[in-house]
Amino acid sequence: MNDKFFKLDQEKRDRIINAAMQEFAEQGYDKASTNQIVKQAGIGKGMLFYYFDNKQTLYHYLLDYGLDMTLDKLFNGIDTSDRDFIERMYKITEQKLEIFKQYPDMISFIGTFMLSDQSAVPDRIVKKYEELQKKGLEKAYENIDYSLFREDIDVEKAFKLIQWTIDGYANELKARLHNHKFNEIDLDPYRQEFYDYLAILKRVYYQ
Amino acid sequence: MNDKFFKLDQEKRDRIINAAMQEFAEQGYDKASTNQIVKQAGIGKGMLFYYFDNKQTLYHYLLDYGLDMTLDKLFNGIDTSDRDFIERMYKITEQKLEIFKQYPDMISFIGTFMLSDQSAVPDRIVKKYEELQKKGLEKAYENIDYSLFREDIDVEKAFKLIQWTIDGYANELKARLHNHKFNEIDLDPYRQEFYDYLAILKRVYYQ
DNA sequence: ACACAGTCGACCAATGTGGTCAATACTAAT
DNA sequence: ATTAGTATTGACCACATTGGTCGACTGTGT
Repeated sequence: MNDKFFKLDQEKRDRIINAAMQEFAEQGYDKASTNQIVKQAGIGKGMLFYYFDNKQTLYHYLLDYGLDMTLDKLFNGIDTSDRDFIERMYKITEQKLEIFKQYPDMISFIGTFMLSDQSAVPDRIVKKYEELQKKGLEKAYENIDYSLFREDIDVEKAFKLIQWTIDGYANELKARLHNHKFNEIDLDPYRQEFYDYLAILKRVYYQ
Repeated sequence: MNDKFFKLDQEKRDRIINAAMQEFAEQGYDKASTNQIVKQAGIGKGMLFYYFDNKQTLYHYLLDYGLDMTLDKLFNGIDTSDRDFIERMYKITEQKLEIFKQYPDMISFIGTFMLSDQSAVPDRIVKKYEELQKKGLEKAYENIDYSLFREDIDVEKAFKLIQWTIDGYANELKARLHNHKFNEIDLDPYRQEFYDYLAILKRVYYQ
């Protein structure tokens, strides 16, 4: 890991980060190709190994960076004073979108890491990941007003149902916009559509 | 494609089919490795190319077989006389489970094909796939009793919400059982859990 | 003119690829 | 026991790709 990497202008740095995260997210660590990364990032092969000692160093850097960013932007940006669960989920989704704008593959990169074998990464990173999980649970469920929900359903189960629903919408949207360049899209109509769905969720799960 | 393949005992044939479907589903056509397939299937390299002319023939055979099977087992097994949408979804899920028992990766194999570039496969297969889509829509939405739903929500949107929810449950279950051998699992508790969730969905979306 | 950081991509040994085929193991009939 | 024929294997092939190196080149500031 070479300090010179931090001295790059952000545009180039992000291009490298995004290319690498996309490759690792899609292929997993072993099958990810550094050739593909440099091609996608538009840099020479030499530069990648000038900035990073080797493939593993790059991977660990991306994990560190991604976990930090998720912790900061995703969860520290959530205030737990609003006790409405669905609003809480809405805000988390909005924060994910913010991250997505700058690093389109970070969420899925971290996501695939969560499912992967973590025995091969340094303790430091595993620790950071566990901290993230803990914080995530806190931010998602802490100080939620149970009395908003209908009394004839199990609220814990409703949490799950609502989260699955929102994830489902996110997945569909991702598939629908798969071919488009992200910055060419006006997101407001989708934000509206999303909020319409949330309104239904409130109507059916709340009393 | 060699007729000898059909003369194999079903256990061995299914082992090959499953190994290949898993590899193609996980890696995509290009990156899928025939070495990995024969290793997973427990056969010698030569046999694969004795049964199938080449990698592409194998892939096309799996598509044909998978699409046929999905069409038959998944959709032809659904009767549209029960007009309850959630029950309909339950039955489709049960059918998926049946397929999963024999071919654990068929659903995701077909699923990744749906998202992939289909320009490189024969017309015959694309046709079959389009027929499957058409049939799927029919079987899922035909003759549904709209009056079961609450009057204060858009029923079409409710369809989507319910489907996302069920997919979310299926995904979670898949992740939860990822390490287990499928035939060692008693599925009844999960079936019960699933039905509990569906009961909530009925309570909140129906009137 | 010089120094020097930044950048590239041809190149390397090693590994993996789809596919072949001579050599076996197995089966059944004589 | 011999034969014929089929089922099966894995070493092997030419070729592509891998992670990583390094000498050559560019651009900038002095």
